[in-house]
Amino acid sequence: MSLKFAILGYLSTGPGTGWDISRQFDTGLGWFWTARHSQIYPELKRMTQDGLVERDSETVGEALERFSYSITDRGRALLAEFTASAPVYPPNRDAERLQFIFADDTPEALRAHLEAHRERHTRRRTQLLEILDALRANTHERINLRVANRRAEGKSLTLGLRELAYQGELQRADLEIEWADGALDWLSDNTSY
Amino acid sequence: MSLKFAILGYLSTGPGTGWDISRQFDTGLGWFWTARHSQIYPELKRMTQDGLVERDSETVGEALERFSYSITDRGRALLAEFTASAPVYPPNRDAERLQFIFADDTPEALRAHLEAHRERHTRRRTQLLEILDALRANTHERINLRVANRRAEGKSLTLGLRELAYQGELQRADLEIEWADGALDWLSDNTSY
DNA sequence: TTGTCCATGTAAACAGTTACATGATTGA
DNA sequence: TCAATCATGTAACTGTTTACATGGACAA
Repeated sequence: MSLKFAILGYLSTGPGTGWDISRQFDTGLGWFWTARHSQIYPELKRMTQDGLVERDSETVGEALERFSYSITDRGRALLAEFTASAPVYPPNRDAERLQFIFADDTPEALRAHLEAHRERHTRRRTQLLEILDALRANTHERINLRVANRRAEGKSLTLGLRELAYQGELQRADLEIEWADGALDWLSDNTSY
Repeated sequence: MSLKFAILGYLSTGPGTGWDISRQFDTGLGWFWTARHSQIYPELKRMTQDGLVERDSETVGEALERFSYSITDRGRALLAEFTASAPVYPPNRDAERLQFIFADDTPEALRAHLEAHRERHTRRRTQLLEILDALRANTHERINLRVANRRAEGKSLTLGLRELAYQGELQRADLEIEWADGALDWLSDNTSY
């Protein structure tokens, strides 16, 4: 359901191809939503049929046909409806925690498990710091485009929301690192492993 | 994929029915994994065929047939394989953040959005504190059963892992509340909304 | 000319949700 | 006897992943 809104959100900044959306899901936007190209192309087709986006084709080089999508007024309205609606929270599903709580029968694996947790979030942390730097230095192209399309008052809001969102991800990463450290300490103090 | 392991984990504490598993997903275990009964019953059937669990029936009252499942050695081995394996992280998908970053076109909704976020995690926080209390007071039945089935050295590990896991959830809730507070402050300082 | 990236699709399988369907037990 | 809870299933649909399939553009 939200894939549609991720795409609408992306296109609300400016037109783009299915490929662009796919790229974006691997980088900036990908912190909040992702999808494979195999899901994107059929979705864009459906959205075109529903009048949420418009597709026009351009030819690159000799023969490569490329389809660029732009958001329509209907799409913009639906996106506004989404952003203004009450958040809906997904069910709790955390396979990693499941591994953790049932690891009392395989305690040898616990330390490696927690170190993997720590490393993952340390990596995320580094990546997030880079994004935040780019955001503050105004070198994040797509966001600059979005900011440019807004009038003076809206500019700081666009940037502020992004910064808050990435900041939130950063805090989450920091928390996970601290949690893993605490758990590793506890392990050292309480088991022979 | 992980539903199987959530069920195996549950049954590794002691036998239970599909209904029991469903109940558990609404309470304790539900913080880490959930599923509807429509997914549980077919999964139990498959797991029985795969020899991971064993089913036997008992009759309650006059006519109600109830099926109790117990984990097999094969099931236990597969669970151990799971808990000892490296964690696999799901793709980032956070519809709420999507609402947030694209709300620069519907700023009137932002305050309500952040307050909903705050309330959700405040509610979660309260529930988690109750669970942690029960854990420390040893009134959490299912976990007591699990602890009881372990030898002296394992007992503190079982309890410790649970406590760390719920503690982690609590920290996550606290973080979200702080984040929302910070974002609300920022909003007050930086926009007319 | 070769490798990397750009670019667009489809099909089958798997995971999860919603809705449909039924009925017994227990306690107030 | 009524309501809440216990109890087990199936069917249709939606969302997501993996694999299959194809080919052009561009730079070294």
